[in-house]
Amino acid sequence: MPNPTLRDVADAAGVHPATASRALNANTRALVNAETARRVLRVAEQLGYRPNPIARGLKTAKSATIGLVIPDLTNPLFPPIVRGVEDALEEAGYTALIVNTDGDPERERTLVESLRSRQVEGLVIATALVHHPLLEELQRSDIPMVMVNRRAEGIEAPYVGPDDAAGIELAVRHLAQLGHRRIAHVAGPATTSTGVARARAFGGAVRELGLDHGPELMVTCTQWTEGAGAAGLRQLLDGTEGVTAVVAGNDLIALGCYDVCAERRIDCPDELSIVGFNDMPFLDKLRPPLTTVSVPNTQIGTDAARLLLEALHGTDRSARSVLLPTSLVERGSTAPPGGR
Amino acid sequence: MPNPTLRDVADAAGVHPATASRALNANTRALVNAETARRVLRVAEQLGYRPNPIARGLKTAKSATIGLVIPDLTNPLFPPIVRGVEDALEEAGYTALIVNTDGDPERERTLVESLRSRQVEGLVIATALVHHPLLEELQRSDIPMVMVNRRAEGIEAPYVGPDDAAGIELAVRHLAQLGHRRIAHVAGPATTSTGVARARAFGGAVRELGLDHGPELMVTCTQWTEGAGAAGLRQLLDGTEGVTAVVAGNDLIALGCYDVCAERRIDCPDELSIVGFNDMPFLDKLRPPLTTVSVPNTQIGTDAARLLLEALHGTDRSARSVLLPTSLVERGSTAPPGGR
DNA sequence: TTGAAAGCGCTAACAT
DNA sequence: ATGTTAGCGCTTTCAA
Repeated sequence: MPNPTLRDVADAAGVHPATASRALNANTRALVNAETARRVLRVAEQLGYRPNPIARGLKTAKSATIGLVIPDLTNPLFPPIVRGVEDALEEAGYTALIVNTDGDPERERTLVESLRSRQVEGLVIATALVHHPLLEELQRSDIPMVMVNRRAEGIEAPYVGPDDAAGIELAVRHLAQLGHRRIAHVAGPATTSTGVARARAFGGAVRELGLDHGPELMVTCTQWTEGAGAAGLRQLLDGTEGVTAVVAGNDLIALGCYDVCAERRIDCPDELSIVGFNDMPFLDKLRPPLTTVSVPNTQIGTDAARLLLEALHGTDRSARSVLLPTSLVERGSTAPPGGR
Repeated sequence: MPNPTLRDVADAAGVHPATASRALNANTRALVNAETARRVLRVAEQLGYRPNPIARGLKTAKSATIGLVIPDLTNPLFPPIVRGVEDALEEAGYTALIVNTDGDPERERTLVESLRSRQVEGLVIATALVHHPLLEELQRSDIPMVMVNRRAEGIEAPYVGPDDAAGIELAVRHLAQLGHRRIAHVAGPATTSTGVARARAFGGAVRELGLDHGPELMVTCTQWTEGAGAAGLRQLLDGTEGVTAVVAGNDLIALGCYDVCAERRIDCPDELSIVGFNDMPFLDKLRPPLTTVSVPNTQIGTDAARLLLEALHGTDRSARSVLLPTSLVERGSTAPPGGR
């Protein structure tokens, strides 16, 4: 017998399929004679029976899957989040269907469509933009969702991400303590909540600490990429003088800043200190090792998945959103200004 | 109407569900009056009908999903492979269920079990070990599978991976050309086919080129990790003299070698040249930028997925295995011996 | 060309 | 405590 069905088990145990179903299902097992239950379980074991979740799903209108929508799995920021989501789902017997949007709204729409047709019960969204029509539609359609890493405006869904403001403040304080007075920010795109939040936090921090500030000390990148980061820093350095440190919107942007240092023969950290954000892998192997703000990415994933599962099961006891604590990892890319 | 069913469409179009089904399905559409078909399609469109693959799967015993078994998604080697798999599957309307085994055979068994219960039609395996009992069982159970990146002995399933031998030869030749005569190999685990294949290719290449060779010039790491790579190189350097270059089993092991250089104040590349394997992201930002063998990982994924789909659809016209070409990326971690 | 009927494997009322 | 019945949404014989 290739794949024994519930019927096969029931027949072999000499009971009705419904009884077998009850015996096999942990939360209905009480309804059936303990002796019978044992027998069914034993037979199932012997036959190597495994329930077919597809059939169950058809009946119960539950698929035990959720959709995980990320921009690009090859961006090192996301695998840990995916791991976290998967780990939390696994405990609950759920599975994630992962899709890559490549940041393309069209593609995102199609992929979410296909997820929904696969009857996912909920969505974990890592692609949120500040203004996000698709998410608004999804909200109206009442599918449970949770946003990770970034959020969209006007969406009620819970959000799990780093405490951007606290992280940036950590970075700025660190630089200020080293003696920097003229610190710039190479910000992520204003279309993303993290870009906006970090830029705002930066502005607040430099002002509060009485450091130099002004629009010439901030540029906004068009993307969260190395290339965009490099372009951003070039533009910034061309527009002002005396900058001794830069807080990058994230590690990828920081990497772009490294490229600019190389091409302009600026010594990092002696002439320019650089701080990243996210602490993606292998940053300690860079030249110089990158000082960055560490974010508990795996935990972002697990928390998001748990929040979603709670929403699915109606135990809506959870906070709307979770901001996870960040910490500063001091490495070699920051030093007192002028290499003193 | 929350989710219109086939019945809803049929009713609205004034036909029997069976007819609607035929009209909606591209390969049975010919069976139905062109006019009727058009009408059904239009109504379906209007209602926003999307077929329920779960129900379809129950009937056809096909889930349009495959399982993708990888050791750990946070290892940068795998995301590109996953991307490749997903991209190829998407075209065919298939979806991948991804699981992380953490290299634990128990866990792998459980996870594959759960994949099978979810009715995956086939498996892409990235966790193969030279001796792999689970794969032998799976082979007996006749589920279609394809191995990527590594292979298992005695398994007939197709394999898609880098041309390890050619890649290693590229690395060794490059070092020989720079003038190195005493080159060592810090190999990956002998439990993996890549570890074995690369080690054997290394031995062959140094002999063929008339370079120093012998057991003291090779160590085998217990894992494909930075830590294991560092341990390996330490052991090697403690056991022999005069080594001026090392070929690492992969980039992670090469990173471990970097650590040893740092702790023993060995200058790379002046005192020791290092070559990696895989060309994972951001290697060009290392200190020094790592010379490595580049592998088309995304293509490994797409090829594997295509092979699997062909197996599923019985178009078994494909070669059993595919070895993808590698190329050498020369960066800063290799130089003539003695820094000349 | 279309409709009728059955059934994929499972669960949930309902009946006993 | 167990069996009966019905049906989730779809496809696929078979018959008309």
